Amino acid sequence: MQKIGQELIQHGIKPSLIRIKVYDYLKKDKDHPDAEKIFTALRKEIPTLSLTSVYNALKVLTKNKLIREIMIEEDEIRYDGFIEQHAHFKCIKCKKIFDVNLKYKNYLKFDELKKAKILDEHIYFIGICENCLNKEIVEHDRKNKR
Amino acid sequence: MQKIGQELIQHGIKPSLIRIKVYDYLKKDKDHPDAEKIFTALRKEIPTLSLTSVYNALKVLTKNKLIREIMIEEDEIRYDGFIEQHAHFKCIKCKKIFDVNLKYKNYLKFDELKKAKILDEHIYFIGICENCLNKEIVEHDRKNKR
DNA sequence: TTTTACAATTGTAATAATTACAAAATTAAA
DNA sequence: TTTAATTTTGTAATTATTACAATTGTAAAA
Ligand SMILES: [Mn+2]
Ligand SMILES: [Mn+2]
Ligand SMILES: [Zn+2]
Ligand SMILES: [Zn+2]
Repeated sequence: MQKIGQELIQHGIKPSLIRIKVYDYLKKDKDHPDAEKIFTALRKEIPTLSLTSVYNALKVLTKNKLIREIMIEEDEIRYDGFIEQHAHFKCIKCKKIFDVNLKYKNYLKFDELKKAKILDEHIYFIGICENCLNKEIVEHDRKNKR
Repeated sequence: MQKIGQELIQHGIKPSLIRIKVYDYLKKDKDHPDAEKIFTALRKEIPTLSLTSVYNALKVLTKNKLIREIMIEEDEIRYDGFIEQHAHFKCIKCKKIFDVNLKYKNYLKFDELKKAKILDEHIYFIGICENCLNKEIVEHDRKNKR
């Protein structure tokens, strides 16, 4: 908690309670939550919290590169408390976003971009996760009477 | 034109005029336009065209994998008439989206995703393109009286 | 040709996540 | 304490996309 405050300061962010709590929450919730989920969770601790404040905190944290916005489907921004380079997989059934380790990071250098300034990089997959695939099989079997 | 109709049929799409025109437009405009841009361009040929029809056509073409949606910034969907695997670079200054060739496609296989069904894959970079970088330098020099 | 059915197109209204903005509260400085 | 600056809140605005019902177009059936 104290540590998180320090981290914010080091990144040039004034460590207000809300900012600390939002960042702390993102470090704990590995599901890449959206603003609403963070808001709902933190409101239990901070009953006066507003959704706008969550958005404000997320914007500041993003701008100062403590967290990352993840845009996969167009109707929502998800947030990631971990900025180390990695990819994502989003399941269209359960909407979960999973981390995917990037083995060969060096292969993501492109001659075509040599003269451009790259600020951000995103790799993601969309599909159906193992768990939801299994559910589909069960459901299919049930319909066909075993 | 006739050819495009055939292509739609092969993908199970009834080749209406609007669908053909939208697809044809996407094959020609390499800037990854949004629905509005397509609409504005095609309205010159088809004065009765509605924006909804453009969206409808884009949805059908996307579902049947003739085109691709590109979501990079959360406030817009851009469309790509080319579905061969490739990456993108979006310039935050001029908003252009450039194609980036993927050299080592085989490195994008992940053990963690072996049991999942992957339907789609996206790689993109965000930054400032060469052209806009040069403009910035010129602007900077001008301010400092060269 | 006329009728009927179906699909495509249109126009308008609804949706909903995010942002804008101004007022209130909090914190820091003088 | 007084003042200024920043953060938080509540509400309203924004805006790209979607929903939906009415209209139009098409193509087969009678
Ligand atoms: Mn992640
Ligand atoms: Mn492309
Ligand atoms: Zn799933
Ligand atoms: Zn540019």
